[in-house]
Order: sequence, then structure tokens, then C-alpha cells
Amino acid sequence: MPKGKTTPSDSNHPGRDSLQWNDEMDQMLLNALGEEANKGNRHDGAWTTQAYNNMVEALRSTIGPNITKNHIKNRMKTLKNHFAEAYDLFHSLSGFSWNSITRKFDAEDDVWEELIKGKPHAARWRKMQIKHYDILTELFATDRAKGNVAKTAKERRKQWEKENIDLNNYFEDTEMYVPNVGMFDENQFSPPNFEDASPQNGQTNPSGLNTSRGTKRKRNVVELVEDQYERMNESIMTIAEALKEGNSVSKELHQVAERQVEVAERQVAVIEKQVEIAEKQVTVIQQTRPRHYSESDVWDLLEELRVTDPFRMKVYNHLCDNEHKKRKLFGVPPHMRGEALIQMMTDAGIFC
DNA sequence: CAGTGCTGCCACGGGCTTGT
DNA sequence: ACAAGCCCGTGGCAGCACTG
Repeated sequence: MPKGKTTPSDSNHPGRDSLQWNDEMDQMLLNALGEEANKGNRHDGAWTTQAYNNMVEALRSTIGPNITKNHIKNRMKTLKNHFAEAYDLFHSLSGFSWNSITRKFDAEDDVWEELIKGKPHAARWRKMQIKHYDILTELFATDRAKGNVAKTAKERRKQWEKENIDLNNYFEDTEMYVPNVGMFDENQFSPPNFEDASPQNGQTNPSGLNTSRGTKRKRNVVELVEDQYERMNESIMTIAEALKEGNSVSKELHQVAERQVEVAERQVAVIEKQVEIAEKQVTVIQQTRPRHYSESDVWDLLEELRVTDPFRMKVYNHLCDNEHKKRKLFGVPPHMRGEALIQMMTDAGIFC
């Protein structure tokens, strides 16, 4: 089966004597790429057939009618390779800054010397402009920012040879690629979505035309599911930690509440004692305070003791005239006041 | 009849080669 | 060095046969 072999009929091979790209043409191509990217005609770094068709149409109208998809693919390949080399070299290096005016990376001479000492091939970028670097960064930087996954097979092979990585354990050594789809919100776990495992995220070409039939660098379903389970596991662990923490906090709150109850009970006991003491003080004050008994008090007492006329008025007058005897009588317990009154009046000669 | 598995086709990205 | 061609591996889609 002739997989992937482009035939002259469908690729419109331009021939080796055609098309020399210049800055202006590159700019038009990159503009078209950016436009298609904005339209969403790019999935996981792969351009859809519709994107290529649109770009061919656009460039044929601006550059010339002989432009083919193959021209675009080849030029993209060249531009991407140049960009990748510069990007991988400089973007993570300290001491270098991109100068959009000179279109070069700026650095102190000693910084350049140090870099060139370690990487002699980097010397070319000291004088060579990196045209369209800003646009290329927007278009291709994400492709370069996905760890080992983003590297070419050649680069990875070299890395394995260099690092002597055991391929059986490579999965563990590989930085997990997080697909840039909304389903992977950091704070919201969603169950495995097998439909989204397809490279186009389940989308179909709305135009009904043949779309990009997928890309090489798609992760397979197993990887996505494992990634999902990894995230599910992390989410469960997070929830478990939260529950554990919640239980701990609850326990502490319970202990605090118990201590507050104990304190409150002690406060109540103290208040009750204070009330008791206050009552006693009131009693003492009442007992020690010189009480004044009025004439009406004397009259009420006589009525209470059922003292009748003709003795009532005599006893009333006698007690009202003798403050000492009056207080003496009221000092006797109520149930003995009758007897005390008879004794007191007999001594005074009022009763016979 | 719906679900599943197989097969062929097509298209992609990328490595390598060749011609200018 | 650059542009283009050739080739490969990968993966989605459609069609078909089979199965429960």
C-alpha cells in the first residue's frame, strides 16, 4: 500500500526549477498560517486540509497561480526547522534577549563567547537574522514546548542514545502532555471522554470536505485514558486530603467547643456563687440596717394578733410612744409576738 | 439491527536525499 | 544553504463482513 506517497496528480509537484521564496512571500505565508490558526483549522499542531486549501487559494492570489500545497508544506518545513533550532537554543537561555528590530538575539560578548564555546554552531545566529521570529513563535512555539513529545524522532533517538534511557521505562520518564482542551480544567475533573480522544476532538469538517485525517503525533486513547485516570487519581487524593483535613479541623473545633462549654460552666458556677454572696450580703445589710417601724406597721400587727378594743388603742399608743418596746416586739419571731405582746403589756400595767 | 473488527484509502508530519 | 522530492510511520475515515 503506497501510504503517504504523494502522487503527481494530487500534489502538483512544482518541479525543482520553480519557486524561490523571499521575505515578502514568507510574510504572506505566515499571515495565511496565522489566519487559519485563528479560524481553528489546526489541531494539535497539524493543519487541516481545509487550512491548506485556504492557504493555497490565498497565496495563489497574492504570490502567483503556480503555488501548490507542496510548496507551502516544504516552505513551512524549512521555516519551522530554522525557528526550532533558534528557539530551542535561546528561549531558555539566560542572558539573551530577542531584539525585534535587529531580528537577532542580543547578549553581552562574554555571554556569546561562553555559548559558542559550548555550542560552536550557535555562532551563526550571532550575525544571522531570524526573520519572522515573533510570528513563528506564535505558530510553532507551543509545538516546541511539550517536552520530549515535541521533539522529532531523530532528536529523541539521539537523546535516548545519549542518556541511555530504558525504553521500557520511557513512559515514566516522559513529561505528561496535557492537551489544550477545556475538558482538563485544573479544578474540575471530568470523566474520561473517549470521543475527545480523537485528534479532531470529535469534530467533523463543517464544510463536508475531506479534513485533516489526523496527525502522527496524536496520543493514542490509552495514553489519554491513563492521563485521565492519573488526573482522576489526583482529584480523589485531593478530595481525600480535604476530607482528612476537614475531619481534623472538625475535631479541633469540637475540642474548642468542649473547652468553651467547660469555661462557660465555670463562669456560671462563679456567677451563682457571686449571686449567693450578694444575697447573703443583702441579708446582712437588711439585718444590720436600723429598721424604722411606722405607726401603720404597729396597727397592722395589732390587727394580725387580733387585739380588740378597748385594749387595741391603749397598746397602740403605748408602742408608738416607746420606740424601744416597738422595735423589741418586732424583733420577736412572728409566731411568738402575741405572747411577747401580752407579757410586755402586763409589765406595763395595761393588761391585768 | 446495532455493535465490532478488519481492510483499504487518504493525508499528515518528519527524516533523508537530491538538485540548484 | 535552500528548495523540493521521496519515503516512512502514524492515524482517521469509510466500507464491508461478521456476530450476538
